[in-house]
Amino acid sequence: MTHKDLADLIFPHITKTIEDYEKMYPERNLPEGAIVTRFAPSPTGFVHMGSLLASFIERKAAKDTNGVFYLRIEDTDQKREVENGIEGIVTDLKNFKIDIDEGALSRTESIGNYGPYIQSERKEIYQAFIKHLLELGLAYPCFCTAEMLDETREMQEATKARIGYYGRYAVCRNIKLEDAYNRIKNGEKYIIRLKSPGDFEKKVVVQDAVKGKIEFPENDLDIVIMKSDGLPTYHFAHLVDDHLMRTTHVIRGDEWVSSLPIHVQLFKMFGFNPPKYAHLSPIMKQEGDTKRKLSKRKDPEAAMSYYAKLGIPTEAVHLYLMTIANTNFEQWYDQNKDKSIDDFKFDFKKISSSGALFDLEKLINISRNYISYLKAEDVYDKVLSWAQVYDNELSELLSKYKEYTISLFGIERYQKKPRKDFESWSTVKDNIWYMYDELFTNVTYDFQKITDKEEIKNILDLYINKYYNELDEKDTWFNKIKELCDELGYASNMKDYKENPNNYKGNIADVSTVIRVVLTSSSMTPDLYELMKLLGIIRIKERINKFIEN
RNA sequence: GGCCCGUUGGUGAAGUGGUUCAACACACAUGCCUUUCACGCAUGCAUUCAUGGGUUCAAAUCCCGUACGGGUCACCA
Repeated sequence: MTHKDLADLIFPHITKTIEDYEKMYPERNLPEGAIVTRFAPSPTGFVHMGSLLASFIERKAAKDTNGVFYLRIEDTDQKREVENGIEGIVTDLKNFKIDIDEGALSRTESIGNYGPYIQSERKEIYQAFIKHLLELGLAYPCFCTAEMLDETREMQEATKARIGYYGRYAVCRNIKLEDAYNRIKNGEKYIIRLKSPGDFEKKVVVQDAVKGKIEFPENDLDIVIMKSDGLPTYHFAHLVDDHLMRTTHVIRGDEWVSSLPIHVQLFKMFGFNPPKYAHLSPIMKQEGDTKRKLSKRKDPEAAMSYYAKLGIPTEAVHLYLMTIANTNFEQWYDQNKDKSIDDFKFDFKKISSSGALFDLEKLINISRNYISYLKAEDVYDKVLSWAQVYDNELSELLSKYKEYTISLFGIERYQKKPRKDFESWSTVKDNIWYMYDELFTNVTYDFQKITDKEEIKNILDLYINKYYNELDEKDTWFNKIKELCDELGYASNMKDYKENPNNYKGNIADVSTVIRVVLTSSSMTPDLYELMKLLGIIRIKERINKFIEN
């Protein structure tokens, strides 16, 4: 009885060797310094913010170096998989314009020569690698039941021993070859464990691109490498896939840091070079006076659908995540507003090693700025597509009054520092509703300073009948308001008013507010002159009459 | 509990032994400008880098302890 006999019993159908796979997936022919990264999610639901951050970094690092970025679906835990999990991931990436060079496009389609890119379809490959280990006696079948494992763990806890399957607790490690052979032959259930050559007393040093040098005890746990369903565990799949797919940089959440001793051990056992690792700190959330990891389960803001609903542009989320990803990005962007993010040079050294606190306010600020620099047509398109999903009424109005709305969005937009009325698509309506007669019903007026209705009527009457002319240029238009003020005893010049407020009934700001409020019901609007031009004389008169008759 | 990581203002952070007044951005506050809002401009906002020790002529920057926070110890990834 040899190790090979056992390996053949367990994997009779596996005929390819690891050398065969080595040939099938040769080293990539890429320029010097090219980085190969991957986004490797489990299809267990939506892509959350932390994963999105990672995939932006992965995409960016590969692009900057003319490398490759690919998508690999890690579906080795079939219990957790959700319906349309893969499609969800693919569309999330698409929405954020994270293009993949290789990988899964759907359950059935993919691009690239290093596939399959869905782990459940790589079963034979993993098994070939496991068989190799078995043949060398570096892995063994384990027949321990969950109950037995629980017992030893309890015992370890009680005796304050280190927890895990190692040393004298690794009971199946010492089962005789023929016993194992016979038990399997008899149909007993088993899994495969690594026969760890590690020594807990010795140290391994790993260089992490984010965390720097980390020193651990060697791994001496006989970890599970193949589950009873024949699929590998994460650790083993990571080894096989990232080696065969020739990944140069593994960028992932820092919950993986503590598995590093296992991973480097695995690579070493096969004589492969491990990839470079970059472990990202989680995005945190403030809760009371403590911070905790932003949670997919508990925090709605972890999901991208949350921002989609708020109407925060995906580009703004991207920008925000980049400020977290590279600490010098924000300054660079501020100085290079005209450039694309592609021109920014990503640097692993500039990744913060402690977890950033998620700041919605900052995201909104970025969003507000981003929207302010968009063209009116783009704002229109984006608001429309948001409204088509979330606000029917708005969507209909936008479609009906396309040119009118675009002109509205253009007010005070094309200047060095544009207006910043819109923080997101969902707040657009609140800022423009009064420009549509359909919504301008049952309005309330708050005239602020001038409250006497007769006086207000007087101002409006005089303004519309004597002064306002649709054809006036802006200067003329404004001068006429000044004349109106002079005629009625309001200060047309703010300086004069401030020097002698008692000489006047009020000032030009108060009078302007009356006109503004009667037309829009709001005291906060973009440039009134532009607004009036858009409304047109008929509508202006209608609105004034509507107030007067009220 | 074991192992690993982190800790600079309300927030993101720059800064790794000696010129940085501890940049910059967001938020906040005040003032100016302005027909409103927004924009813009100006000013203010950590004498101090979690904390206690040590090394050094010199530390936010190096070392040790403490506290706090995070991660991980599955046939989950």
